Amino acid sequence: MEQKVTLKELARLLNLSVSTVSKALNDSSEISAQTRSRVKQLALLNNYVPNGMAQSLKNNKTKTIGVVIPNILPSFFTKALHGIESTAAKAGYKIIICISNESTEKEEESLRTFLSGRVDGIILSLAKETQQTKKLDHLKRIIDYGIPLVFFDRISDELSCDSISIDDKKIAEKATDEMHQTGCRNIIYLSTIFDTSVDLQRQNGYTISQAKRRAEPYILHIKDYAVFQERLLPVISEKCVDGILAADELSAILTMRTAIKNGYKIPEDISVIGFTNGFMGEHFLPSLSTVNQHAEEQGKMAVETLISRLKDENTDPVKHVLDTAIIHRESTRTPVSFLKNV
Amino acid sequence: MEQKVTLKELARLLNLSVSTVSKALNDSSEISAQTRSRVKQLALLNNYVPNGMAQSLKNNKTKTIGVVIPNILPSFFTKALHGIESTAAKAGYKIIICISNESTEKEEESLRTFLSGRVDGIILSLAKETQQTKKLDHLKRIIDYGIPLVFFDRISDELSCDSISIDDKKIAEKATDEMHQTGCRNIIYLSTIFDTSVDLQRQNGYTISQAKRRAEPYILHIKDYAVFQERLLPVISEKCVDGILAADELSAILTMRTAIKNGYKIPEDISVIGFTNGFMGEHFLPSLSTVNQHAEEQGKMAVETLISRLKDENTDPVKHVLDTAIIHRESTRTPVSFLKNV
DNA sequence: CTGAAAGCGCTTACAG
DNA sequence: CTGAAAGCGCTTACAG
Repeated sequence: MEQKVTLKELARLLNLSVSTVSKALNDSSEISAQTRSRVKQLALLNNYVPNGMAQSLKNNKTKTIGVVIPNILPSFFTKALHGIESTAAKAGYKIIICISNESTEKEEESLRTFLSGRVDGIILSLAKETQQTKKLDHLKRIIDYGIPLVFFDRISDELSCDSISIDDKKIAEKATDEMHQTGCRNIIYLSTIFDTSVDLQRQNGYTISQAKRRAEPYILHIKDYAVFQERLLPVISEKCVDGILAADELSAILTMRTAIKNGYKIPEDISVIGFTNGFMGEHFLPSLSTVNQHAEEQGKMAVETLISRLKDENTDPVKHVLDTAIIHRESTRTPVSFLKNV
Repeated sequence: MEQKVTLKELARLLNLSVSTVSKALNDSSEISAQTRSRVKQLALLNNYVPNGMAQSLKNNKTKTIGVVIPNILPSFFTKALHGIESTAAKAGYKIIICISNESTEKEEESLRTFLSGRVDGIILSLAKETQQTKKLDHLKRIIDYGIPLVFFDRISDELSCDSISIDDKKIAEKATDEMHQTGCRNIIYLSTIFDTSVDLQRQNGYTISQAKRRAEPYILHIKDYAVFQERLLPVISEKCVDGILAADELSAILTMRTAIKNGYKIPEDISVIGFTNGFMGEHFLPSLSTVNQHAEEQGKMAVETLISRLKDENTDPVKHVLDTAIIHRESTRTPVSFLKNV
């Protein structure tokens, strides 16, 4: 096992001072070209790697971003994390990741460790519990401390921070409109992530669309995937449901499973549109028509926004709202095919 | 924006020395109970959080684990990461994650940043390219530097490190045996992750099973999902394939899609067994019978193994091989139903 | 062009 | 029981 080589050791070997070695490695113009290359050569030879902790302590920056997400398993967050990681890596930032598990307490805990100067800034998507209870003190503390914070997807408008999100309301309205245009007359909204900011927006858009046709909105909240089928099935038959807007990918998939297993045809009997463009929906049979939630793009923009914030602290918060679209696949009828059927 | 309070500041406010304050906060028995509580109270009042960089520099430990995975999107790695994060969090460790994107170069780069004393130890699953080319210098360097390294899933036997994996060979053999027992006579092995350690083992187990019945093994390697169907379909019809062991979840799903879309019935015409117990396989119609790859468990054990290694450097490397099982769902016939059909 | 000194925020032997 | 001093590995104003 090699002994880890430090500046001091390098200086000793070169008969130079630590300061000179440091400057040489950092390509300071103060140092002669000859010395610079001599130093660098020896550093290379000895596999010198500067100690990041010491650098961070001195420079007061860590080149590290803290990321807090509610859950890593849903493909939206997996993909967002992917976008975050690759964008951060390209810009020379490492990421520390914490999963809040939808709990405010764990979210607080994660943020507490970020208070210790371990990260330059934070990217966060709020836990369900935090959005339900609106307890935001731990987030305010971060802001008070002056650590830049960027929200994505599940954002808060009460805090003055940068944020990235999609226009959930508008796209939910559009999705509902479209289902109606292809013949659906009893469209319901189904959600397992109720009381999150995104859920509220989507519900809103759905309700607006229904109101345009004086159709009664019907919101189905299912708390636990374990009772999915027994909650959904009676609603389908009692309400003669022929269109379902599902607020998350797994709900959409389980909706299709439930429907198909019980003799309904998709999209002929029931149209389904989901949120999040994940692999599950993409490869299911029938493949899922879905709102493109721009997971990777949101992650990417969150990093970019954070990095510009790191450079320029004093501009106003930027609230990015991404435009989005529906990806049409097999779980919805096309306007054309619907017209042919009429 | 509050000014960040340091030990020095606390000491000034309390009229004590920095050393005393530090010891008091660390509950040193050297300090009187009274002083201790006085210090702690003020620290709490001022939201004092010790600077982690300074502590790390001094203590030479970071309470951070570096994680390198080839790709975050396949559910095996998502789940493994989930296991890693939750286990690490419970033990008070943060995790820095790097994605190698299956490339040796990015793997090297990630490890380089870990050389800078940012992490206490590393958990890694090898990139496909690294396993193909067997370039292991960057990993040897980590070991030489004395940074504890734990492999999981895609491991290397050439390096003397702790590792966690499942017995891929044994379970692949069993899966093939089972398909044969339920009537499959032309079983092929299909992989998109060829030349990884896990692929080789699985291939091995499959070949052994085939050899027991003097059946010719047939290995289908598909490099690109884009040509999946056009590569698979001719093989199915020419070889009269009635059983497919697919080395990864997505391949298994695409196999089922391809088969069903072309008029084959699953499992009546073709049985399919996949690897990785992911959501996609669980919820597909028909649901996928699959080897339980123990993703979360592997992640958990990797962390536990690393943490014990951190405590005790000098014991021999431990190679954990987890026992595993097949989760029987709808994509395979049961032995019973097969017997009834005869 | 090079180096001595101070300091980032901590911890910990050592002295009193 | 408390504090002064050294030091973790760097960087950077300042002096020469």
